Amino acid sequence: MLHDADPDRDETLSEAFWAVARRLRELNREALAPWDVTPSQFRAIGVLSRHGTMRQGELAEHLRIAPRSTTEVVDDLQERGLAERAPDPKDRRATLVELTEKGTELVDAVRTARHAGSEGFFAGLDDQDRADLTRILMRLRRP
Amino acid sequence: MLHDADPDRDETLSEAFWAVARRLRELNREALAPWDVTPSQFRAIGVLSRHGTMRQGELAEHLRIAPRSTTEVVDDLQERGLAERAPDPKDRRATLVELTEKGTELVDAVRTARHAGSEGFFAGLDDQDRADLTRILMRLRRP
DNA sequence: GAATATGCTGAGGTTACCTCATCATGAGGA
DNA sequence: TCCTCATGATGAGGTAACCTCAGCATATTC
Repeated sequence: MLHDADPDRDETLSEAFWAVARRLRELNREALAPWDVTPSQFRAIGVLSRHGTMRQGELAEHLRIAPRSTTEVVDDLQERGLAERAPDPKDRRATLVELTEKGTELVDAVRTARHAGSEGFFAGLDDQDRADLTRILMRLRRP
Repeated sequence: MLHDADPDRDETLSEAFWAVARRLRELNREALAPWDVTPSQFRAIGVLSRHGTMRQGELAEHLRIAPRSTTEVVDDLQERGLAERAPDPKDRRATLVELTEKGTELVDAVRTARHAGSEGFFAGLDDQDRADLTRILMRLRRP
């Protein structure tokens, strides 16, 4: 029988999923706390560190949030001295966002700390499980 | 070599995880929209439907949120006629939260709709993948 | 019967988003 | 060239879903 009859099966899976998400979010927040940076700020500097200086609009796309929201994140980064705004020489409407040295250092420090403490959340899994999880998540990612 | 050297491996996995979480959250919100109920409200009536009438404090524990926050969720449910407050005969400080008929109907309707439309997010996976995912999530759930 | 603990709620705050309107600038056409 | 329309960022204002802290009413314990 395809699609058999336990109506709670799905609920259990998504419950488990959210429980894990919750734990991951908490750990992430804790890991970031000593550096006085929120997860969403860290996501932004992570993008900048991986892809380099870019416009705010591009950053918004990478982060998958509205451009207006990016303005706020960049404000926060600037306040903390982690990034700076610069005019885009190619388009005077646009502003470029660029990591400061402090920003770069922070990203490196967090990455190092995570790996040193094997804070890597998924580190508890063996290679097979990690591979399976990756495969399944990729499949769920888009219909 | 154990713990070998790709420093981004973990990041990719958690990115995939969050991408899936995002999609799941969106689908859930969409699925609930026609019933004029938010995800957090639905979680609450889900708990009530599974475990029956309970005190607000208990509900808070099930939902893993602060008691004060539960007050608000219950306010919303009451406004929408999905649940009611009743004094706890055993402790006059406490209030019991109880689903109304409308609340019960809503839970059933959403569950039915989800399954009918195979909206079950994880339905796209075959049995093996679902089993693997469950196992892995259980492992990640607690340290 | 007094001290302490518990259950809920008012007041006020936070994070991480959103939309809509506006302003400056850019690009294409008449 | 000027005009129109599109685009990049931002001000204003809003939302969901949480939080803490203080206070009140009631229970429990000594």
